[in-house]
Amino acid sequence: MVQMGAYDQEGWKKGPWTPEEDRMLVEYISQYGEGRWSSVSKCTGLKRNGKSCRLRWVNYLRPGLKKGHLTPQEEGIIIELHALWGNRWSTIARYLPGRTDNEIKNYWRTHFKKRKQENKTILTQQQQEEINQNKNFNKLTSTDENNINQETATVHPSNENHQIVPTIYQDSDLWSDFVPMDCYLWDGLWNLDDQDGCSKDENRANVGDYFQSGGYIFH
DNA sequence: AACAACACCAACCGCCGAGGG
DNA sequence: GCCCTCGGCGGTTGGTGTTGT
Repeated sequence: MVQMGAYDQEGWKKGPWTPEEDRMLVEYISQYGEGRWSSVSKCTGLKRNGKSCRLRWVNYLRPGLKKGHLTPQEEGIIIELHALWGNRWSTIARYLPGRTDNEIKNYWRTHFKKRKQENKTILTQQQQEEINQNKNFNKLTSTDENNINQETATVHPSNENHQIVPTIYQDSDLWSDFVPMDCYLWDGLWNLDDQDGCSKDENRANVGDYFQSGGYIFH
């Protein structure tokens, strides 16, 4: 972490933001709107580069951001969407209103990635063969130490029906509680009508169909 | 109480694609 | 077509708080 008040070679301030800097940035955006980040320093005198301003706004100052721990529903969405898309955090974040890609990324790293690494060593022979057969095979294994014994969600690209096959959730009060068989919850949790977002991402365009078509199978 | 290990998360870095000149 | 700038994204870093010994 850069020391408070440090400046880089180009004169941009780095390190933690002060309340006064936040206020200046919010004031600028309320006046000019989002975007034109490189103009922030010119208009406000803020010694922050455009990237830093954008990041601060998107991850911390933007209205509607949720603070605090992710809910079990949100955890579940992250797990499934990561199984679908991998580390496409910004895409995943679009389905979690109020959560940022940075937050999701951090959450994933601290809660799941380590366990994924650990579980790599205990893949079954069949699982290993599947991986070897298809380099694009995405595998996710995670364990929530509080109440999930083990979770595994797999998505195979060769599956023409785009079926997702989450395994388990036994003895869990997370998924078994929040993901009903008929997927009625998805309409509430997911903004499946986000056509604007979907139009920019060919994979995302399938998600609504994905879950609504009943291609969701629990073991 | 002191120290170590771990978890969390704000912020930075580097890369890439889009758009304009 | 090339170059430059800007915005967006994913990966990484490191300070701080929490928990364990």
